Amino acid sequence: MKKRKVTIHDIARELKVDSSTVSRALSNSPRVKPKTRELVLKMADELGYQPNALASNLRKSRSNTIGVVVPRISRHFFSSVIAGIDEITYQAGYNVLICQSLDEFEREKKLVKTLLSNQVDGVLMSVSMETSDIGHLTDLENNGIPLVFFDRFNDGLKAGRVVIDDFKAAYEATEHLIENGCRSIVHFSGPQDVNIYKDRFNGYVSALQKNGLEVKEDHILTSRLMGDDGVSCVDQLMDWPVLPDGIFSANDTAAIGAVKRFRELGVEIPKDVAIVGFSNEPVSSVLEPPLTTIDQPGFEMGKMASNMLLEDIKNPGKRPPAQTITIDSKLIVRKSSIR
Amino acid sequence: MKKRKVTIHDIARELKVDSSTVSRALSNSPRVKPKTRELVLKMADELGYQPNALASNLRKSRSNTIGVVVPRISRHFFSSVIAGIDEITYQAGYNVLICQSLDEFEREKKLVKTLLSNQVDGVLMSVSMETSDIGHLTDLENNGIPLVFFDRFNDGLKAGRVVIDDFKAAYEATEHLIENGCRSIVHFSGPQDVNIYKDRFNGYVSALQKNGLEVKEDHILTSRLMGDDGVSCVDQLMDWPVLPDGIFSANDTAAIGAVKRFRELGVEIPKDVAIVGFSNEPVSSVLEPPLTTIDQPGFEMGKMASNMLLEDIKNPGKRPPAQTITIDSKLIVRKSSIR
DNA sequence: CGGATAAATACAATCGATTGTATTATTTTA
DNA sequence: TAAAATAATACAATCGATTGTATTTATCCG
Repeated sequence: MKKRKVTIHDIARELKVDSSTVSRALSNSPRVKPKTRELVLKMADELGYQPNALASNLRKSRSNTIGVVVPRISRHFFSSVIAGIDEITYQAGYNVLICQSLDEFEREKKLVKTLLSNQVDGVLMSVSMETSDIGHLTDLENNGIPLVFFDRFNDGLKAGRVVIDDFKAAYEATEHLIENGCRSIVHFSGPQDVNIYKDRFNGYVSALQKNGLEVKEDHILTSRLMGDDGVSCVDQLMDWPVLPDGIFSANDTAAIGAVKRFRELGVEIPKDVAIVGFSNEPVSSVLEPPLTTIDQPGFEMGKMASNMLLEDIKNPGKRPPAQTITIDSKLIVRKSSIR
Repeated sequence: MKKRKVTIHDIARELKVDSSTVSRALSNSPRVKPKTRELVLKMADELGYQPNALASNLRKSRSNTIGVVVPRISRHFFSSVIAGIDEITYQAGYNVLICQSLDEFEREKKLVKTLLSNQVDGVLMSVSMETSDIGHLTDLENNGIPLVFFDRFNDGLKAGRVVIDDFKAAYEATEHLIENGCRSIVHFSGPQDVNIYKDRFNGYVSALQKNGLEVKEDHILTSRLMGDDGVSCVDQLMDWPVLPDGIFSANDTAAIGAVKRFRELGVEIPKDVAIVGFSNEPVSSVLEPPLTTIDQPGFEMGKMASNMLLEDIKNPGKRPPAQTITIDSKLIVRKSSIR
């Protein structure tokens, strides 16, 4: 049942030609005459030949593979980015090695090592929440492997970036709450090592200041922004003598957790507390009440990041001074914040 | 900036030993003395050596990589399966090549070819909606590459399977509608080539029959079950002289589309029409009204399928008569079906 | 028809690591 | 201390495809 693998040598032997001729025939080189090519193709088919990409890649010292590192595959935003990446890279004939860091630094480090070892032609990545040291990333650079960040990046590296303007988006979100009468606005924030959370934080602060509102230390609740974090943040708030009247959460996941918790506790949204999230996860639109949030076009971002990376791969070495593409995001106003 | 890649030969030259010794030192072979190993390790570190997995894999003729084919990465069920797969395979030291067929047969065929060519050690897959011919899958078999299906499989192949009991789940879902007073139950069905949709259909039929209800041809609406399909199915129903009083959809996506559409049209759920979906996508729990559905434990399925595959990889050839693992699924009753 | 050019193919090295076998160095033991 | 046994290392083939160079074969033209 399991025949030994068929190689170009088998085809060559069968046809009494050299394996180099077979190789060239298979790759449509003009150096073999059409008739020979035909014979080779036929024989290849007959023997059930499957090219061995490993051998080919080794020789050509490229893997035709792109590494993708995301915090979590099952987060909708990331899986849409991956879909976008797939769209582009598939057409370009690349394979995609997908890894998740689970937002753990050690894991991310190991993953990058593996990608390097697998000779990926380029890497697309959104850094983990714990990433502050970037030795593993300069490793990529040193080996001449192009890197493009999407969404979460790390300063200190001159790699390409595809992002949204987190500051602006956060500013708008916060201002939207203010316009809706909120005066005591809490911010659910994430690790400040991660650019996006710092930017969102800054946008929040800036919006308050521009509108003459005080920025209060205790109104910033920092966590990893999982659903449970949203819940426990709400529980914290319930201990306050007076509830805040608005919440700007740095992601939807925590915001959704919060909404559910508030609902359980009988707090009315948006009447008692108005809430705005970030990312426009699919759940947010069907939540009751529907969640106001920032739309982050994951699919688009994935496509653009891939295009940028492929460009970098095509022009090795002479990479232009690290581009940053900023994609438009927009505030999606839904009921959770209107009053 | 970009130094040539460091190989074991560089280390060997530096240390004036043979590359074979270096290789053995790096892989902890007892054939090199501890002191030499130490020297090698130190030198490897100094030179910034990165093993070339391509070369190693070629020589060992295995890739340490597992191929995963799903219809759509961004579908939550599948991304959770992938997360489960990742959990197991990561620990076992495997890489994962993830591909999406987009439910297109041609694409699936090409993907499998690529996986073969990349010498993957095994394949995990959920077949596309269009897959009825299975030549590409027997190719895998012929090359001795283990295959394990999850969720959607194809009879006609003696590969492992990790599934839920779709018949039983559908039976329960339908019976649940009947218990809630539905007498005219429509079924949103998918392509009948795909086992799961056939089974769900059969479960629906069986439940009707066991309960003395007539199975009506025109109550079966077959589509690809995307959100839009749910919408257009509803539009079809609106032309009926009398609306049905229950809908059992073979997936959540279509059910959710239907709920939204009904809401737009002012049809009350569950009062006018009770609805049950399938899969327990995250959106279903926050939908208004929350959707009754079948919970399909994707993460678990991913883990089990991986374990089964790794087992197959470990015992090449002597694969036991294709196992089928059936995971428990359960009906999650929510408001969309209670009356 | 014979030499020149072009076309087609063969030869051989290579990518980087692995591994069976041969050789050298070290230790044991009689 | 010399022979035997063992440890440590070196040699060389190999995985399968690619590619620069050399060689053979076919074509052209005066």
